[in-house]
Amino acid sequence: MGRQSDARDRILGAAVELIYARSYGAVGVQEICERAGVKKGSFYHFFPSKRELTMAALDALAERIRQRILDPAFANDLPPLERIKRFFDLGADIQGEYQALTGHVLGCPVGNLALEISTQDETLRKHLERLLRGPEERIAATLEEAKRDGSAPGIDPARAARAIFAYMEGALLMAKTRNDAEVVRELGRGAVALATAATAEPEAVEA
Amino acid sequence: MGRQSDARDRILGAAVELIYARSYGAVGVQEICERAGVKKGSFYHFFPSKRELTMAALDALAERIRQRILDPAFANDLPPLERIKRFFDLGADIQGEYQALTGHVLGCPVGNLALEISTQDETLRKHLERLLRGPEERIAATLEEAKRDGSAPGIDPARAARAIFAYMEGALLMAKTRNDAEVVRELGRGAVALATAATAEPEAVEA
DNA sequence: CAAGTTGTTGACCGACCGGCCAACTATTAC
DNA sequence: GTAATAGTTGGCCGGTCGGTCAACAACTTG
Repeated sequence: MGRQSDARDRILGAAVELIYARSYGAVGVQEICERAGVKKGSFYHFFPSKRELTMAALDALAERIRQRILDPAFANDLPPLERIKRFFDLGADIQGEYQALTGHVLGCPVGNLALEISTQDETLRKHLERLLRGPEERIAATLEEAKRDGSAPGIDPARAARAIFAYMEGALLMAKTRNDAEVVRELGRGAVALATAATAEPEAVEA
Repeated sequence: MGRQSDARDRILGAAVELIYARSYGAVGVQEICERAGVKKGSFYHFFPSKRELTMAALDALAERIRQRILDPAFANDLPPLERIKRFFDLGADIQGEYQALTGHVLGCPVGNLALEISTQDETLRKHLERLLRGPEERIAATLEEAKRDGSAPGIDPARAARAIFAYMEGALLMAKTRNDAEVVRELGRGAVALATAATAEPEAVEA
């Protein structure tokens, strides 16, 4: 029907949705094909394996996250530190949408897969690790801006960004487990403090 | 051979190890039986289903976590706030052990399963949610002690405990994805600040 | 001893798993 | 036109999935 590789995109889309909503192990190639309206033989024309499909789906996912969360959250229409808060609020909003649509808070698609397959497939693990660096760098850049403009004086932007992003992933994990998107918003209230206080290169306490 | 339900324990143990090292979906009943030295028919004498087995395994796991991490970390031989730091250091140590043994950082067994099956099985999700409350309450009790002795004056113990534990789960997720246990230790440096600064019931900033 | 209970075994079930392939049909290039 | 290329199809592969069952062994209880 469609003239170009319309089918490939549908397969990718179906994979993203299904794996995100359930898990890697709980979704079969067959089901992906059914949702994409494609026969299984056709699947293997576009992707050599389920693993490769997952890799491609992950990339599509990362792009979607960038557009739907990262770009809006870290736009410079707000002071740097307030963008951090917006990052969590946006996360809560989107998780809330999924909750309303599917009945479940789905959490972070990258984090979900990371916990499921990091020990099983080193190639995928590396891929996941790389994908998780994107948001982290976004946060780091924001914190550098905050350091420059004086709103977060003694901060170590790279370290603080790691802390904030880990905190975000933890918040998403808790929200998914509780099936309550608002957990992300509430926990987000501590995020800025984590950034500014936590990693202000101190020699304060030792041992 | 053994006189009492020796087999049941071996099945449970095998399930804990295998599922923790891989994932729920990636481990079959058959493999669990093989590792336990038991035939599959015997498995279903003790457990009605893989799901029920997982539930029991989870309980065994929670008990092990209490003994190996919670009890040592939150023992009162240290001032309350320093126990929080010890919680993260201990987490890093144990993840390091698994790394050395298996080649992989395995993360939190409860968190792993929570992300994998929260959307697929409501009964298991509730169970997981309940298990995650244990550590949280431990942290909350510690923070209340800190509040009483004046080392964390304006704190909201319950809220701060939620934040710290989410942060811990996030740290374990990052460590597993990076396959580097020391991530937990490094991120732990921010944990106390998250507790004391983040949730000190403020009316400071708004909007 | 006999009866009942608890545990163990191996064979078996239908369904599905990821993946493969030869044949066929479009589309494009010459 | 023809030839090559890209895409599609249905059927098939061996293997594994979670789960069942009847027969049997062992130990406990009278």
